[in-house]
Amino acid sequence: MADKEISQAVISRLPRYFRYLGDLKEKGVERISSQELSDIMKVTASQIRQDFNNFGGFGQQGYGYNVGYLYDEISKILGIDKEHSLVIIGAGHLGKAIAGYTNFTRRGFVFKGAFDCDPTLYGTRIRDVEVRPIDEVEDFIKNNKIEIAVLTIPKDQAVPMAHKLCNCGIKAIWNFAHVDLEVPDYIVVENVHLSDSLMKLSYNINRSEKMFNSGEKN
Amino acid sequence: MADKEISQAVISRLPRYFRYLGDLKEKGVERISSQELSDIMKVTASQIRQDFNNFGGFGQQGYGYNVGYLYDEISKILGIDKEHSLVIIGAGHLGKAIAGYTNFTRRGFVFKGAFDCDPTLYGTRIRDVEVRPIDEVEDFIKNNKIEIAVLTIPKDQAVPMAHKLCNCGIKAIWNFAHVDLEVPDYIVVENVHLSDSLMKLSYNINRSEKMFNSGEKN
DNA sequence: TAGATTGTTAATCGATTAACAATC
DNA sequence: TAGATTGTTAATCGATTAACAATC
Repeated sequence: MADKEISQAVISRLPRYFRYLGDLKEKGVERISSQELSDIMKVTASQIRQDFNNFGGFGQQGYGYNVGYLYDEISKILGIDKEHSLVIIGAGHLGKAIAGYTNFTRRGFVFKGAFDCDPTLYGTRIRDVEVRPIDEVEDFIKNNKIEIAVLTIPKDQAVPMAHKLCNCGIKAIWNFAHVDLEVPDYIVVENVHLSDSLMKLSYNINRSEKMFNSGEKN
Repeated sequence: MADKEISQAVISRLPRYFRYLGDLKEKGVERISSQELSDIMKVTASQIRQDFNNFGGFGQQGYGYNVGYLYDEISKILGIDKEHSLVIIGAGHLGKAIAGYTNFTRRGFVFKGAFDCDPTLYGTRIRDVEVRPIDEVEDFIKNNKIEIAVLTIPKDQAVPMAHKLCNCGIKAIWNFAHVDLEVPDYIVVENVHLSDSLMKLSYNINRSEKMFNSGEKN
């Protein structure tokens, strides 16, 4: 019954919808039309309806969308209605920042292990989780059926580590190292390349300066 | 002489080109054709040529592209041939991680100030930079002509802070808070929404499982 | 010169927006 | 029922890919 493949452009927008719907829910809003949501989120109503319809109709003609229901449906689509176990590889500041981010826990991402290659960190704790030697990571993942590995190690260590991870049943790598990882098809890689983001910001500073100096071109 | 506006899709790809060209340069590679780069980067040669031609021809027929020259030109386009001063607002783990990231320094992003609302942090140091009370941030930015503010504070503090920042001559906000900021046109906002990234990863785990269980659909 | 490879135009593909019939 | 608003088809827009003439 071939679910048509949904484009990553659509998927990338779902977390933002989810965030706004969560806010609305908290404010006690029960129903919302695509037009109202369009006004708040600054995207077209058409796009909103198209996006939701990729997954079947969540709305009702003449009524709009039920906020709570839509919120729940999106959480199912994103798979955050279930728990996901994760380990953090690299217990530096970035690793600690992510481990400590309670919002992830709230969304069902359960922090189960931390690993580093610095012996002075062994046995120290990040939120009740003990930091272990990095060469224990494979066994730990196998034994604890870990789904997600968060890579917060330098790029030169990231490549061989990704390679190792492929053989212990991991489902996904959340990669913060500034390098593209090569892994088999069935392993998901989600990259967070902070330096890329910062360079884009830098470009847009230039662009903005040009625009607003030369008499507001656009 | 209206430089045509270049799409953000193109801009988003520049840092990746830049990274690969840097690697090639380090390896001592002097010239490369769009086809060779295509093989390494897994994007079409056609896209590579189109992307570069948005900025005028960097290559030469029959020869290809000079790696060093192309590298320099992209760094100019991205504006990372110049220094950019930045302050970090929120001296938690994430703020520290970013402050400590030496690669940014290498690219000309100079870390000049850190701010937090936790008094126990005042006077402590992050890479030679003293953590100051958060209400000094506006004066500091004005007096030191800071270009970029990195927001690593919780979402409820981020919105009023962004508002304050608009009035002290900041050029850009690198926003790590999980909220959309409203600022005037001329201020650049670059968002890093980590939770969005993690949700996308979660979706793709689901997707991948479906694909590889139901007989490799795609 | 001949071969290689760019710069650039044209063709295709996909994503976004507009429009409207279906329906609550 | 009449009004509102979705679901969905059609039109538009933009981005990617293919093709090839220009040129080193």
